[in-house]
Formats: sequence, structure tokens, C-alpha cells
Amino acid sequence: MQRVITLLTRKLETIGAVPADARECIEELATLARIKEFAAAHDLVSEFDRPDVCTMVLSGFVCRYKVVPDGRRQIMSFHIPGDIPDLQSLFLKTMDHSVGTLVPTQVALFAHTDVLRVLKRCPELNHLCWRDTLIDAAVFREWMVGIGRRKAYARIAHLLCELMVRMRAMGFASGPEYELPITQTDIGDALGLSNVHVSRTLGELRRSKLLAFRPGAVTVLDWDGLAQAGEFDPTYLHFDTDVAA
Amino acid sequence: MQRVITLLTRKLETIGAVPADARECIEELATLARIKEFAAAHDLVSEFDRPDVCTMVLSGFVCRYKVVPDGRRQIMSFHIPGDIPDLQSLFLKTMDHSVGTLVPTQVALFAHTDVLRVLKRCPELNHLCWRDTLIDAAVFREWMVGIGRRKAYARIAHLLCELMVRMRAMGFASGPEYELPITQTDIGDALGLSNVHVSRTLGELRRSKLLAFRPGAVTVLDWDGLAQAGEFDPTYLHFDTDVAA
DNA sequence: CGCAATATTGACCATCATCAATTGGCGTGG
DNA sequence: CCACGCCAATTGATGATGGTCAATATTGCG
Repeated sequence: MQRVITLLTRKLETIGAVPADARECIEELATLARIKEFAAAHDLVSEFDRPDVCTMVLSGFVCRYKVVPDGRRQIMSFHIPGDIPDLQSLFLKTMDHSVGTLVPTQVALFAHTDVLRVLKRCPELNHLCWRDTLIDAAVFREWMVGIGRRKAYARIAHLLCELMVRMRAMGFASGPEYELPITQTDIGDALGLSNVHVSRTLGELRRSKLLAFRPGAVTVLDWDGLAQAGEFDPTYLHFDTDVAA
Repeated sequence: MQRVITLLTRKLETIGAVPADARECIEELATLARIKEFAAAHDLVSEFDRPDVCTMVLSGFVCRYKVVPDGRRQIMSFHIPGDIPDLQSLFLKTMDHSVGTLVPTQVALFAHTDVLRVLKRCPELNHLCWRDTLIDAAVFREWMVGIGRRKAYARIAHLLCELMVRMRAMGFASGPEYELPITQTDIGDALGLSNVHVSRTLGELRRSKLLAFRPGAVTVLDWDGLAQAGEFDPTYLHFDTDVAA
């Protein structure tokens, strides 16, 4: 319960200023939340579902994905604790993709009815949540650029930069290392690459002394070099908190 | 003026039910709109700008795009009359991409202050606009799947299906033909392909008797075949108008 | 009529996928 | 405590998809 409040508050603070009355609303929502556990490689929500709850990650690691007819998977985003990957289900009733765990994961569930009621009462919270979905969209766009126009080396560097920044923003990393409990196949599925090519390219990044990669965690050895290799500019994450007037 | 009201209303109707009091708000906004003309290949807004207006396309054809350091361009979405490609600038002050014309284009400009005031007064309109940005994001996700995991033939088929459905939803096409005033280079920039490969692949699609393509317009000769080739499932466009309770 | 932009076609090449075999890490159970 | 088995990672060999370069054809348009 306390963890739900803490995480939700911290997450919203990365999105914009959180006024006092919004904090009350957050506490109310947290009180009404239901906690649930999922094993690794299980769906929180599946394509074509019509959920009546929103899901916040409490611990673990989650992704949104789609599977194409030939069986290959495209991961469209990764989500760390504090994220609400299906916030959109508030207004898009039918899921157009799945949300699945990559490791054992604990989540908090908020009923749509509760969320809508609270958002109505608190316009600032409404705007923060809207802004959250807009930042999501900005990340999708940035990934499109990577998949469409950058080569494997830059794509991987970019992804590892993004995750570093997001982990830091939420306070999950302070030094040069952060936890990344996903496989190279997952990375490939996110970047439109094969697991084999991810392995080779990570090897290159290692040999370039930009990072150390081991299953479970990444250590950034040369941030500037990595950011340059990945053409990484964090503008699209909109941590500037420059909310409109 | 009347055209602004008509287009905006029609657009919102493709997103969800438009109640009577929302219609009044739409008229108010339309009254306050400023009309502006752009030549082909000009930016409506550029990356890093901090616009204070939202832009609705009135006529012409527009895209969102980013340019990577080596000069190549990734188009992230196409926009037809009625679309508001920078609606997000209401809450994300700094543009993380550019919006540019592909042909001579007329737009309507709505001041952020006007929009925010109206959205505050009319929660239904607020939700419709939020839903619009969520559908945008859904389209980004679908494009990511295409670029990451589908081959050129399917990617192009998919794009032409999507544009067909969107043109029809807005009433810009009834028969099997619709206007598409863009070059093959533009298509390539949208799908992560070279103009050369787009040319070849369009040739294949033509030889498969799925469509006729000429500069300026597309004729779909075999909808089912094209949709199958593109693995096209319109769920992600959320025309179902199944707004949450 | 002629220019400029776009589309087409051919030849060659790069990136990355696929297939396959091997290695390494780690938990489980004897 | 060690052997087994499973999953992920690595490495090598080969091939496909699509990129790049370049020349030619076509179209639109002043």
C-alpha cells in the first residue's frame, strides 16, 4: 500500500509537478488498488481483451508486444516499476496489443471506474496522466526512428541509454550500473533484430569499451561514448517538466 | 470557418460519440481559429520548437518526421484533413519531432489557451481529444511492428490499407480509389525502405493485381488480397467507438 | 518544347537473418 | 557434492532482404 503510493507519486513527479490535492487523489487510488503477482513470461493483458482495470508495475519488468502471423514478436516498449503500461485502456476499450512479464512481476490494479472518478475530480491528475500517455507515444516515435533508420549498433546503444535514464529518473540506479533482467532475444524483439545479431553487436559494444553487459545488469563504462553511438538525445522523454500553462 | 467546423466534427465523430454540448465547444473553437497556407515541403512546426498553437489540416497532406545525423529521414505518421498532428503540444511543450507538408497545405491554428479553456469546460471533448492522441500512439505501435518485423511487400500493403480505411472514415473516398499525393521516397521514409526498393515492391504489388498505383492516387483492385498481404487488421485504428463507460 | 522531379531498371554490395554447433551458467535432484 | 538438463549466449558458415550507385525513362509543368 505504502509502496503503491510511493511509486505512483514518484512516477507522476517524473511527468510533471504534482500539486497537493493530486496527492490526496493518489492516496485514495492506492487504497483501492488490488495487488497481484505474475510469473515470468505471462500476460497481464492480451490483445483483444477488454480490461476494466489499469495496471501499475510494482516490481519486475514488463513489455508491450505484438506477434505477427509468422510467429515473430515485436516488443513495443519496456516498463519498469511505477509505469502503467495499459493506462490507455481507460479510453481504448479493446487492447490492440498484449502486455506481458519478462520476469516474475508484482502489479497493482486500479479499477477504471475508480480512476475515471478521481480524474474527473482532479484536473491536474487528468493532465498528468494524459501527459504520461503522450510521453509513451514519444517513445514509440523514437523507437520507430531507430528501427527504421539506425543500424544495429546504434539501436542497441540507444535502447541502453534510454533505460539508464529512465531507471535513474525513478531512482532505481545511481552509479553506472542498472538492473536489466531481460534476454538478448528480448532486446532483439524490441529492436527488430535476431538474437544472434544482438549477441554479436553487444560484443562489439563491449570491445569498444562502452559498456559491460551481463545477464541481469548493464554497466555503462562510457556514457558520452554510448550516447554518441546511439545518437541519444533525451528530449523525447520530456523529463523537462515543462507542462503547458 | 464552416469547413473548420465540419472537418473537426467529422474527425471527432470517427473517434467517439460527440454530444450536443461538445458541438457548441467545437463551434467556439472554430470561430477563434486562424487559417494559414503552407507550400509543399515546408514545416508547420519543427523539432525543438515550443509552439503555442495546435494545427488542424484543412487540405493537403502532412507528415511527422525526424532526421537522423546521417541525413536520412524517418516519417512517423501521415495526416489527412481533419487530423491535428500536434495536439500533443498542449502538454509536451518542446517538440521532439517536426511536422511538415508533403504538398501545398491549408491549416487551421487553435491557440493552446483557447483549447485548454474549452477542454476544461467540456470533459467529453477532453476525453475525445485524449482518445485521439491514444489512437495516434496505437498507429505508431502498429508501424513499429511493420518496420521491425514485416518485409517490404507486407509493409507497403499495410500502409496502403491503413490510408484507405482512414480516408474512407473521413469520407474522402468511396470507391476503390483514393488520393495519395506523395512520392515513393516518402513511402520509403515512412517504412524504413529506400525509394528504389519501394519502386520495385510496388511493381510486385501491381503484378499481383492487388492495386494500381500512380503518382497522386491509389486504386485498390483486390481489397481482401491486399489486406491479407499486409496482415492488416484495423483493430488498432479503434474506429469501433467503444468509449469506456 | 524542354527542364526538373520522380520513377524505373540493372549491377553490385552491406547488413542482418537463418541454421547449426558449441559453450557457459545455474538450478534441480540424486 | 556432483551430474544432469535447460536456457541463454556465443561463434561460424551461408544466404536473403534490401541498400547504394548509376543510368535511363517518364511524367508533370512552366
